[in-house]
Amino acid sequence: MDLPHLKDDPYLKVLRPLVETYLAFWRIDIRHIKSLRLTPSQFDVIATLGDTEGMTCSELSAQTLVTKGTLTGVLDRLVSKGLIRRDAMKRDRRCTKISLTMKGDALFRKTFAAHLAFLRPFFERALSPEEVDQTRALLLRLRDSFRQEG
Amino acid sequence: MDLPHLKDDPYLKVLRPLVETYLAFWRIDIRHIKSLRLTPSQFDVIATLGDTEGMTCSELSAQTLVTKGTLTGVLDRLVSKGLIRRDAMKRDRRCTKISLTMKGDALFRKTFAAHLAFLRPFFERALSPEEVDQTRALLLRLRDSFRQEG
DNA sequence: TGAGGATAGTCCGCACTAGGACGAAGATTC
DNA sequence: GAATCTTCGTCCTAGTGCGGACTATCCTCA
Repeated sequence: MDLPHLKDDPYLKVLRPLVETYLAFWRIDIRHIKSLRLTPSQFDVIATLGDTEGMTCSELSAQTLVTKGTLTGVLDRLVSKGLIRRDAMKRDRRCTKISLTMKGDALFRKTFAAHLAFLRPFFERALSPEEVDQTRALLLRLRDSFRQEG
Repeated sequence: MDLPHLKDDPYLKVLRPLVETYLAFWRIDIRHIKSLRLTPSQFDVIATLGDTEGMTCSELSAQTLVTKGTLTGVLDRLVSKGLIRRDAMKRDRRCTKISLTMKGDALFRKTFAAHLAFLRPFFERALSPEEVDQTRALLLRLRDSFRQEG
């Protein structure tokens, strides 16, 4: 993606693998999510709301990578599927409390563990426990570098 | 994204760093692309067409992660910006040859090296050359695991 | 050569994306 | 208490994204 011909550069040659690995994961992940008749954003919202008392739109937006503008529409569709509800909050009438309905909670319980179990073997067969720690540490260093202002 | 609370699992705990690292990179990357007044898909197409004689829609689609359905619209906008051209092919009248215009080629030359130079320091300051090789190898193992059917 | 199958690119519907504009409603400051 | 600032959620636009339907064209094989 946007980054061809980097094989030669001693530093940039890690970029393609990063992008390709993420995308390979993504393709596996999305296939499983689709089988639940959800979109990735919808799954993200359900997973984030699971095991909570509910939260406001801004909290959801902060925790899910779905920006507030997009969230409105995503929530609309989840409401119409009967998976979440919007309730007014007493203390602050600007806010709306989003929470799972019974049906949404049932979906969460049924699918979340299954989703993790589905993903696990892909990691298990690729890396030893030590290599997992190693990979994790290296990725976090890279992540922090990208998070720090250039 | 879609994968909370994995800290405990010895294998899955590499997933969050992978997603977070990719997203941190993405945010940096997209900021630079936007300064060129292009979208990521548009940049992807320009970068892929650079230094080639042009290619068909399907070749472009295969090399850029932009699916054919989306590509039509992306190409329309690049044509209206004067950066690419569509020409009929003689041998196969179903195909269209997409190539950079003079203006598109000038943009490619001006910005592509700059884009790589912009990204380089983020890697350079995070990892030593040895660690780059290590990270690359680990990521590729993971990628291949995800690419192999489950 | 003529029928069936494969491929190329376009178009469609639905969903998502970022970011900005907006009105309503708290919070702050004097 | 009133002007101002900030925050909350919604709406808007332009651009993606996917997959399926569609037409035109080419290929294959009997």
